[in-house]
Amino acid sequence: MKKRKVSKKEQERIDKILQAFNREYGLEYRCFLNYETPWQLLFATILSAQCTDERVNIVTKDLFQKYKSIEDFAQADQLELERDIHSTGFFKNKAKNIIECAKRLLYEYNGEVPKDINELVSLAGVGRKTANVIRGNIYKEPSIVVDTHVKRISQRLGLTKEEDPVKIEFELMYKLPREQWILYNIQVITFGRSICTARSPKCTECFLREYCKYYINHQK
DNA sequence: CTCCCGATAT
DNA sequence: ATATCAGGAG
Repeated sequence: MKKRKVSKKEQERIDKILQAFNREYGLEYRCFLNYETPWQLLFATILSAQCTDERVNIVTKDLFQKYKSIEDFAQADQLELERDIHSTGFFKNKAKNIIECAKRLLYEYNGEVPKDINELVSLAGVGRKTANVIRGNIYKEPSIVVDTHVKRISQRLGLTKEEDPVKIEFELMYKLPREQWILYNIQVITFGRSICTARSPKCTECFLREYCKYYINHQK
């Protein structure tokens, strides 16, 4: 990312956007994936790659009834686990990763989900997005989760021009106040599912249109 | 860069 | 038919 300082005018625009998000969606933290324990959130998040959280929640409801512990996943038959998570897509990779991940949690982390970003990312099937979901939800560590919604909407709003999710993550950390990081993520996903959708965003009914670069550039 | 991949909306 | 979904790895 560019180290250039954010102009005062741009900083005011960003503040307006954040205020509008807070006004519209409130300050409440919530998780889009259902879970009871940290390791359940970890596996649910691995399953959520390129899959709706609604679908993941349907699958994990039965999955966590059947596999009640990390040990159950570590000892799981891979083909059977593939069938159990089939509808989330990428089921071969995900089943393999979850089993390998479960083993490492047991053998290297004493059955605990690590907090450190580098340790999290070293786990099978865990990238920065999954790692930051864990850090934000389990450890309340300020973190920005760059998923498909955060990427698309940050670009449309004009908060970044980058394509690389890691660059976007660092640019947003630089531009947004630390106490808003987790909230921004929650609000943007809510926003992205209802108004600022990937296909044909509902700009005419959008509460951010006066601050949005995308809206301005798509006005005739 | 490519591959992994089913379910749903458009 | 095609785009999209709380991406990650080789």
